[in-house]
Amino acid sequence: MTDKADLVPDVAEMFKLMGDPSRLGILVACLEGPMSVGEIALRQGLSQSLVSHHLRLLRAGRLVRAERRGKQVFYSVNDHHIEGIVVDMLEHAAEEAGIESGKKVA
Amino acid sequence: MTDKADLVPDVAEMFKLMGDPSRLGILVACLEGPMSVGEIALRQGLSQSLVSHHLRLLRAGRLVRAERRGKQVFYSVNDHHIEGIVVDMLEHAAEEAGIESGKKVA
DNA sequence: ACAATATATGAACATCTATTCATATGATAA
DNA sequence: TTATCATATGAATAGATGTTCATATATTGT
Repeated sequence: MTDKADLVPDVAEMFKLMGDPSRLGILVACLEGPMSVGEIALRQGLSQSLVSHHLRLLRAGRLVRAERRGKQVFYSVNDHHIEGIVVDMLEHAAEEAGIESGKKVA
Repeated sequence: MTDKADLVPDVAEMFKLMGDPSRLGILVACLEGPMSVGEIALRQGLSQSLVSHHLRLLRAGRLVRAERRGKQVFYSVNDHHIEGIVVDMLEHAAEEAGIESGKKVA
């Protein structure tokens, strides 16, 4: 069994990848299923170049996977584990946003 | 119900906080229960100043909470949700490390 | 009061990183 | 082949960020 401390650098790198708003937006977009680079760029309001750069980093970190269909390349979240973590964090933020504005939580 | 996209900036900021190895190490240390600044610095092999700087950021991001006991200040992870996310990611990394080295996973 | 301990803070700096622009590569159609 | 569309890549740069050093603040003990 590996010690938690040994995993910290790797985990930090994954969190860092999710720690940029543009990149996280791209990742969240990929939650809905395979999406082309162009559509991601359009939906997120980012340049094609920037999206491609970010996708390269996300791919290198194994957070997304690429799949070619003709001219287009479709990206999707690589792992259910990652999906869960992103979704959990979104829920957490939703709760905090609710608390912040004084709403009640079930 | 709030849209996912609206939460992305806030979530990204939290992930960014966890995205630095020193800071994540501090956070993981705080998983074991309230720990003083000095002990964190000692265990993580970081300067007291650096730990304090990072704790300030973590506190600002509501990821940890501070509690004074005499001269010392003890920090602990602020939220069970956050705890779960960190633990999940550690497990994910542990699995990936296993796969990387060719081990079998139950 | 003073000394000692624990933590926090401010400034300075070197390094990293997100973004833009231009261009290259790959794939399909004619 | 050439032309067009979709994506990737390289260089350049402005701004962010982690770290160190020095110093300030807070708490306790004498």
